[in-house]
Amino acid sequence: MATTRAPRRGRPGYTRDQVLQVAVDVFNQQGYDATSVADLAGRLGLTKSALYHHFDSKEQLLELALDSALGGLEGALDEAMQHSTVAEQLSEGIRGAVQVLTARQAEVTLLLRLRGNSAIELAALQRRRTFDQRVAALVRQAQAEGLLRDDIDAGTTTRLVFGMINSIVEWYRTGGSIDPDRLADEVLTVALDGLRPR
Amino acid sequence: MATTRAPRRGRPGYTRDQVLQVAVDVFNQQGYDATSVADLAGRLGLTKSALYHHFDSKEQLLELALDSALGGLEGALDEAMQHSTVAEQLSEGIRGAVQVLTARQAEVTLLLRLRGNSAIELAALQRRRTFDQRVAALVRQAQAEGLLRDDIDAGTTTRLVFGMINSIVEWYRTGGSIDPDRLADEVLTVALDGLRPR
DNA sequence: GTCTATATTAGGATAGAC
DNA sequence: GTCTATCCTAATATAGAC
Repeated sequence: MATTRAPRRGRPGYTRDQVLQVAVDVFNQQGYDATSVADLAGRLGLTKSALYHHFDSKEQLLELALDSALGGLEGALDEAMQHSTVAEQLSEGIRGAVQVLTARQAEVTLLLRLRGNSAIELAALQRRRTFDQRVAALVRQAQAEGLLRDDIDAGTTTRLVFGMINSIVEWYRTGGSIDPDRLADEVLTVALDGLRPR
Repeated sequence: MATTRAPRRGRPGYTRDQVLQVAVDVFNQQGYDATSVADLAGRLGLTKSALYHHFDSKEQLLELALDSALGGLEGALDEAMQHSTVAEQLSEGIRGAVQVLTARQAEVTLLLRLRGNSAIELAALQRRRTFDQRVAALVRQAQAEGLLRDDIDAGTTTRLVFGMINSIVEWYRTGGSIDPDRLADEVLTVALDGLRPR
């Protein structure tokens, strides 16, 4: 919740963070390319020129949001890898990913929908690919230790499980009836034990 | 593979289907909104005007692609529901969805990335929502019959499993090392039995 | 920090020749 | 069925007043 600081005086005004947050929401609702700066200004009740006072370009807004999403995911994985056993690294990694997806939902949504349409988008996709490879390596290790079934390719396994996790951004709603911790448990349950009753 | 008919004579020319196929590919690479008609023309080696000879508008291309994707998914579910037991309906439904996703990958990719940014997109999203509800009802029935665990909400279950299935369009490549039938089996295995070795 | 212009470019779409 | 040329609108971004 913590915005950097309260608006000082004079006109209502917006902080950089507030503007960014609104922009990311609009990007997700309409798509980044389909969103004009006029759309953003309209949503904030400002003019385009006023917005350009806060930011250099529309793309800068995208860049900041993507950095937040990637930083969150990388940080969660870093923390998970500090555990000593592969089993813990795996379950904490999945749990951490679900936490980041729900806590920074808007930013991650933007990341997951990138098409690599500019230098900034390409750089973010490359960074995401590196993250995916770290996770796939972890899954391979878990298979080697007999923690996960190895009759399905590690790459396919990773993609299916992260497909499940990533899809959360499409329907999760903050303040809704689903608690992030509980959701993380359910994801782990489905991924590890499946839907068939034992 | 079957294009409606071979180009007749004269200039090289394109059939409507060929133009559509290329357009959908470009839409997926760059995003629909970020793709200009000039981009499409350039990819085909034509001018914009030549393209408008084949189609009325850029949005018409989108509409045709979305109809193909939705028709495929609905048809697969219709077929699955003809089976007599809920267990068969469920497994055939999942199998059918994977088949459609791999066979009409480009069109489904477009569908899954929609933001509801126009009347056509809104109509497609509504049609997709109806499809989702049919699947959720099937999952609920399977839970009631004890075929699926019921300690996780039917809606959440449906979303997680379809999140896994839908993510296939992001990485599956026709002609790659993965056979669609085998992939469908693996999805069913992960969804029903999970990743933990038994 | 916000406003009213306005410069500049790109995009969707059309007209009419070949 | 494709071309060149062009219209019209909307978009990003800037200049300069308050």
